[in-house]
Amino acid sequence: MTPPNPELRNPRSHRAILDSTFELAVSKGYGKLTVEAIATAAGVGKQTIYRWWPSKGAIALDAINERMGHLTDFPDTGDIEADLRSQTTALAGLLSSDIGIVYRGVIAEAQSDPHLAANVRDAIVGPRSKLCRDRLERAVTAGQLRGDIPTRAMVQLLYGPLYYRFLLGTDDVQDAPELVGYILAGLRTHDS
Amino acid sequence: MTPPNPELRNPRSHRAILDSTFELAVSKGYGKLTVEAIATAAGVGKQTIYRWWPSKGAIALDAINERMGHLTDFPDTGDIEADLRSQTTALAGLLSSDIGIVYRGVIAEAQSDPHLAANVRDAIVGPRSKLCRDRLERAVTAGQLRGDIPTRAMVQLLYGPLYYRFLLGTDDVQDAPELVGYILAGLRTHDS
Amino acid sequence: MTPPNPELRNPRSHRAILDSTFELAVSKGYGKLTVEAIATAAGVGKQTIYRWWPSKGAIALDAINERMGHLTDFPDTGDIEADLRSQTTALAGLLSSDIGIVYRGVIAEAQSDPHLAANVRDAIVGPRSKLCRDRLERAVTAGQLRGDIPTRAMVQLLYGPLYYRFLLGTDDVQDAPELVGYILAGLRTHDS
Amino acid sequence: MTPPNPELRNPRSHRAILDSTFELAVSKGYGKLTVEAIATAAGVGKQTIYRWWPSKGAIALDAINERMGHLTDFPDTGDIEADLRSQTTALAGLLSSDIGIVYRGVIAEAQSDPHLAANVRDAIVGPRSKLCRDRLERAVTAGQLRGDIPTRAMVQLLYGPLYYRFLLGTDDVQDAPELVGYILAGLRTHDS
DNA sequence: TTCTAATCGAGACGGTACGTCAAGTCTTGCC
DNA sequence: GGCAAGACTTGACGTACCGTCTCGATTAGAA
Repeated sequence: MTPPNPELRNPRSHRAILDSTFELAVSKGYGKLTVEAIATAAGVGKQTIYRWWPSKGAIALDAINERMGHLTDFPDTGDIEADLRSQTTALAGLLSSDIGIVYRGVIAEAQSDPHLAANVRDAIVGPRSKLCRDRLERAVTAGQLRGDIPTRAMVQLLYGPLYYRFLLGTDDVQDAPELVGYILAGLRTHDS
Repeated sequence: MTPPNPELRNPRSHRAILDSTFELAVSKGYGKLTVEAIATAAGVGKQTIYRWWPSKGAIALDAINERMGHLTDFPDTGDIEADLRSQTTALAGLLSSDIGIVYRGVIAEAQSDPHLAANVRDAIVGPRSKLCRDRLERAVTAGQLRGDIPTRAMVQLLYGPLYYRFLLGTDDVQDAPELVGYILAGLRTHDS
Repeated sequence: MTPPNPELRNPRSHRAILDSTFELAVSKGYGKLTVEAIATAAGVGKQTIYRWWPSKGAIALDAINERMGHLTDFPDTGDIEADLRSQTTALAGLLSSDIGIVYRGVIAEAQSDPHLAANVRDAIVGPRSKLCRDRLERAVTAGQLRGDIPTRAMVQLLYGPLYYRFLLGTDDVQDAPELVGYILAGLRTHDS
Repeated sequence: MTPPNPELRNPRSHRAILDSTFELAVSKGYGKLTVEAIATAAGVGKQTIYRWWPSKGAIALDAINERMGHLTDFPDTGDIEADLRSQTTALAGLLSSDIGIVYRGVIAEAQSDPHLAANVRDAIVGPRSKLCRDRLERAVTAGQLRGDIPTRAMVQLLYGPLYYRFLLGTDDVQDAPELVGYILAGLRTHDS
């Protein structure tokens, strides 16, 4: 009936659930992750999980989100290519780590769970995308990048190939930063 | 013990299974697709399904593969941008159709099923990728595109943003062809 | 640890619990009665219930006990058959009423709860049995009934068929008083 | 949808379920009997239980029914009192045995499950009642018992006190046969 | 033409996990 | 300290599917 009161939430259980979820997803594989196993591993009742999350994907999303780290500003050394390259390298490293294993599962589950998909966009993709666009915006203002391409599109040109490799497994994600140069070639102003 | 003999296979059952799978995946959603429901809908015993496919993802893969149509050659009008744009438009249309609904589910399942992932690459992604690379190769030879970028990478630059939109749902896939021009800008030779 | 102090008990909560229990048991059926529902309906915390009663059967027992009415003396008109018949009719009416619905549930629960069973005997069956035996005793003294049969047994001969119908549902409990005459035939002295 | 086909039933599982149910009910107590425990003990899936029985009460009923033994004819030595006494003794023994423990639980559950109650009457109470009435009928015909009392009522006079002791626990069921004489006193013809 | 062998529809089976319900305990803050 | 409120662990519920396993009943060459 009434939604639970977040202030009365037990922080220990909360922590244990997120931690157990992450560890189990990594060790057993996301596909074999079950709410029951999470509850057992966290020493928690299943109801406590269902009280706060609608699906295991939602838990996993929370678990990886807090592990993806602080959204400090994008690096801004003035050199847009170097900045994008270092950022892309960081993201590629993330996707290749344990976090990537779980993230992959979350994205998979989101394919048939529109609500989860929206949460992924809001919590993970959106904010990081925003930071990237901000940096790109500055490069446009500085006359380094073309002003006639929406930064929204630029972000997709940059990250698209990364996710392509990540989700289709055609190539090693870690090598994706190599592609940055090719993309930038099309985004630069002629005199930069 | 012994693998089944394909010659003794009942073609009617085969057809019914693929058709029912596709229809159910579209109507109920891939996530709610079950082998049991396929068997019932196809008027087929469950064993008959398990005799020929290892998982529902494998069935769905077969079902969409035959619906994706003939792999004729890439269009080659001599105008590389027009060719890529028309090809990308075709792919975007595909991903936005019923086939896309099922394909999305197959990719999701492939995230935790390496065997299925390999099949997706071999049956769907690879062949289409190959055709694209062939066309790109010709454009390179014709001096329209830079020769110092592997066509393998070019394909990812082109299709990456498409799959990004398809799987993350940030933007309408149908609008993806707009991005082709931006990518090509970086791939062209200076004098083209 | 320490048992609660009955003097500090909130009479309003006490009343609300007993009333809600009875009403819920009647309306939803004893089998679907839950402590949680009682607490909610009574506007009371669950702990308040558990502080004063060990099980829902115990609450229900209290609830029906106070509704079964004052244990005034058995009627004693001098006509033992008429007295037993009127008494039996009263009991049959009780068992056929809402009270019977709850009583049935309490007896059921008592089958696997010896403590509750003892309470049922002490609070409900015993006292009424005692009154009946007192009346029978007077009839024995008056020479109307045989003196060689324990009144304890007589009570069971009289009430047994009633409970038989009540708990096994073979016949309408309301018709049970008809049986009194048959039983008495065997209990009378020859010259009565 | 469609009810399962009894011919395809696995007899080994059937047996194991009934046996495990009986043993668990006796060892743990009927109140602590769970479908899950039965399934585990019988080495059977829960679904297999739910496929064939609607509730644990129904399983337990089957289990005790087959253990209550052959419904051979009532003894008929010509001496109605001896016959009833021996029969009552047998029933009292039954109720005092392990079977009684389970039967008690079934009757309890039947109090809030009309369908089960009907099954108890049909499978247990009814047939035994019928045999008793047949014997009583013969005694009536032989002029030993009064013809103006329905045998249906006689049965309740005889068994009522037994069930009263059994379900209310006021006295030892084993001593119930003592009561037969008192009841018969009222049922006999004057010249018998 | 009968025999033999494999596939087929059907569906029961032992399991695993689901998401829900309620039990009884514990904690917090008000009266 | 009792109380209302409600989150907690525990454990069972009844359901849905999984993938395996009999069953007869076709069906198809091989004898």
